Amino acid sequence: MSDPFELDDDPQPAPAAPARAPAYLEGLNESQREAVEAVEGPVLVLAGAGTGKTRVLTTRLGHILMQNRAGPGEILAVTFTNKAAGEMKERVSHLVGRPVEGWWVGTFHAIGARILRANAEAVGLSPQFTILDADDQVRLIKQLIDVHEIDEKRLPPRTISGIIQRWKDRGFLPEKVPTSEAGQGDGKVLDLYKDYQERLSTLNAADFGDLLLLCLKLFQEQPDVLKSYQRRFRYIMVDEYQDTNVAQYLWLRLLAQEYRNICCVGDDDQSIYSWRGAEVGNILRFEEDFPGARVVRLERNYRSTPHILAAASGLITYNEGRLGKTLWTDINDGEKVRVRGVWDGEAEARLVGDEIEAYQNKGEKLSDMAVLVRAGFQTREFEERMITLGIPYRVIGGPRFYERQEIRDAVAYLRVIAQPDDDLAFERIVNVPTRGIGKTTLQTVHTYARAERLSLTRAIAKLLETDELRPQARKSLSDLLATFEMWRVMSGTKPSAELCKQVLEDSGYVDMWKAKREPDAPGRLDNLKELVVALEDFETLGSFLEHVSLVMENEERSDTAKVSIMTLHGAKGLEFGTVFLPGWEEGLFPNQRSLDEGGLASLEEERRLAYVGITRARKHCMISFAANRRVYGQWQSATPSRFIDELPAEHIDVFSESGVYARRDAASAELVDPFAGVDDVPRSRRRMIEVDRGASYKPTSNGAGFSIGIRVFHQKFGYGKITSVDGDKLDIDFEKAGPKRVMASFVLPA
DNA sequence: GGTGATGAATTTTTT
DNA sequence: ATTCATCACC
Repeated sequence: MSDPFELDDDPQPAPAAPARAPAYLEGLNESQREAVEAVEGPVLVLAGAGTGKTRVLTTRLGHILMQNRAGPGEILAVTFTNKAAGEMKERVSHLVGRPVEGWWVGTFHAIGARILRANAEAVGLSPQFTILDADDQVRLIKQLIDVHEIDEKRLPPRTISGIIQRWKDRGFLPEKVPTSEAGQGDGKVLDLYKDYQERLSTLNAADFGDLLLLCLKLFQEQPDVLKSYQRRFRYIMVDEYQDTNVAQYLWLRLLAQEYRNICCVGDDDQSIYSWRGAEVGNILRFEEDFPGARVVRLERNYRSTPHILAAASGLITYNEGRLGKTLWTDINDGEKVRVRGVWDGEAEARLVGDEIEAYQNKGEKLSDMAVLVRAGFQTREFEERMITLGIPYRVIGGPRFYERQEIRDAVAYLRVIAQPDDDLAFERIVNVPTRGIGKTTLQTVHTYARAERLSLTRAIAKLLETDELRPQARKSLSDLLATFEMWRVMSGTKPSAELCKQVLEDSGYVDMWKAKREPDAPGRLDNLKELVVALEDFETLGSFLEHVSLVMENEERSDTAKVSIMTLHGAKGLEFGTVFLPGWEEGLFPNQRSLDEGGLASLEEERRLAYVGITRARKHCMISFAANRRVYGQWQSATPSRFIDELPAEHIDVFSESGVYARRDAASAELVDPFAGVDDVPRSRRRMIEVDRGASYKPTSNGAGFSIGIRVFHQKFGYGKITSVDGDKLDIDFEKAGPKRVMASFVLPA
C-alpha cells in the first residue's frame, strides 16, 4: 500500500525525454497510442468491438506507473466484472514486470464496499455490514409486502425489487425519489422502499445498489471524506463506460473532480444493459460532462474478417443516436456470414451440431466455438444435441457457485456467526435442517422483534426469558442460540475453513443431505466440500464473506476443450473463431417482451445485442432461424428476424431448407405456407416433424446397443447401468444419482 | 411440520 | 413443457 513503487530494478528507463518509445508502446496503432499517452485531462475512448480496448486500458495504466506519474495507490480503475478486473491486474503486472500491489482495481461494487467499510459509521452501518444479494433482497421485500398491504399478485416482490433497484441505479434514496415517480405501484412502493432501507440499516446490511448509493450519501454529507478520496485518485480509468448507471456516473464524477484525469472506455454500440439501469446517455454526453474532453476512436478491428465486420456494421447503422464509428480491418476476405433457415428448433440444433463437427474435422478447436442465444431456455435444445453427438460442451451462465442452495445455506450459517443481526441469514437456516421451529414460532418471534425493534437473534434471546414460546420450540431455539455462541467463540481461534467444516457437521446440515435420497445430494455434498476448501484461502470469516458476495466466480476449470453455449449478454467481451447465432426470429430475437416494454429504444438495444453477437466471431459466423418453434409447449410458426433483413446482402450467404424462407427470399421465391388455411396447425406440424425426425434422428439416438445391463453415460447424472428399455425411454440405475428414467438420446454407451 | 397436488408464470442478470 | 409457489391435507 505504502510502497512508493520504485523502478530501480526495472530495465525500463523513465522516459523523461523519450528519444525512443518504450517497448510497451510499440505495436500499438496510432489511435491506441494516442489513447494510452493522453493521460492528463478527461478522455473518452470509443473502442469498437475487437479494437484492442483491453490492451489500451492496461497499457495506459502501465504507462502511468512506468512514468512515475502516480503510485498504484493513486490510481482507480473500475470495471463491471471481477473477470475484467482480474485480467487488468494480471496484464498490468505483466507489463510492469512485477505484481502491482495496493492499488484500487476492482468492480464498482467492490470498490464501493471498500470505501463504505472504511466509513461505515457515517452512513449508519458497522464496518462488518453484510452485503445482500438479489435473493436476500427479494425475501426481505416479501416480508415487507405484508406489512404494506400490497397486492402480491399485482406487484410481486421481484417487480418491487426491480423498481427499488432502478431508483437506486439513478441515485435516489427514498427521500430523493422524484414526486413524478413516487406513484409507482399505487404509491405504496415508495413507502415500502423507506421501510426497506430502515430494515437494511437494522440488519446492518447493504444491497448491491447501496454500495454505490451510500457512497454518494457519504460523499455528500462528509465533504472532507470526499476530498480525501478525490485527492487520492490522481488517475481514474473506467471500463465499459456505456454500461454505467446514473449512480455510478455521479460517483465517478465526484471522485474525478480534483484532478479531472478520468479516462472512460466504452462502445455505445455495445450497450446492452439498459434494463438494468445502464444509461447510454452517460457515454453520449461525456463531452458535455467533461468539457475539453479528448475523444479517441479505436476503429481498427483486429478480430473479424471483412464480411463479418461489414455485416455487423451494416446492421447497426439501423440504430439512431449513435456516436458513430467506422470499423475497418486489414484482414483479407474470409467467408460471408451464413444465414440458414430451417424447419424447426430441432433441425436448427442438428444443423449447428453438424457444423460444429464439420469445423472440428477441419481442425478448429471446440473451445473456439460458441453458440450464442438470446435467452437462457434456448440452451437446452443445443445441450441435448451436443449430448447425442457426444460433443463436449459447457453452458456458461447457469447458477453460480454461491447461488446454489447448499452453498447459500452454509454461507448463511457463517453469516449469522459473523453477524448475529443478520436476520435474513438466520431465517434461512433456523429450521434447516428441521429443528421443530415452524411458522407459528417464527411468527411470534417476528412480531416481537418488530415491536421491540430488535433483530431476530436478539428477540429470541429475550423471548426465551418469557414463557411465550412453546416448550419444544423454546428448547430448540435456546439450543440453537447456544450453539451459535459456541461457534462464535470458536471463530476467534479456529481457522475459518475448519470452523465451517465443524459448523456444517454440528448443525446436522451435512447429515441432512446425506439422508436425502435425491439424485443431486452427492453433488451438493461435493459443493460443500469445495466451499470448505475455498475458505482456506481466507484469513478471516469476514474477508471470505465479502469474497462470496462480491467476487466469487463459477470456477469451471476444465481440461477438455468444450463448445461454449451461452446467452448473448454473457458473450460480451469474448471472442471465438466460430460463432453460431440461432433463433433469429421475430418475437424471440428481437424479443417481443422487450419490444412491448421499451418500444423503439428496446428494439435498438436488441439490435446492439445482435451486433455484439456477430462481432464475437473471428472467422465463421452462422445465423439461423426456424420456421416453427415450440414456445411453452405450444407449436408456433415464426417469422425470420427483421435483423436478417437488415444485414447487407453482399456480405451474407443465405440458404434455407425447402419450405422455409428468409424474408429476403420472398421477393424471388413464392412464399408457400404448407399449412395455409389449416385450422389444426399444431398437430399437423407435429406430425411433419416426427416424420422428419424419424428420418435422421433414429440412427444416432436409438436402436444401437441400448439393452439391459449396458453401462451408459449421461451428461447430468453420470454413469449408470440400464435396467429396462421401453421404446426410446430407458430406466437407468445411475451410480451417483440413483435410478432414473431418461430418453435414450440423452445417454451414450460408456 | 412435512408431503403431494393444483395453478400461474416463464428475457437478458457483469455486482 | 417445466418450474415454482401456494394450499390443502396427512
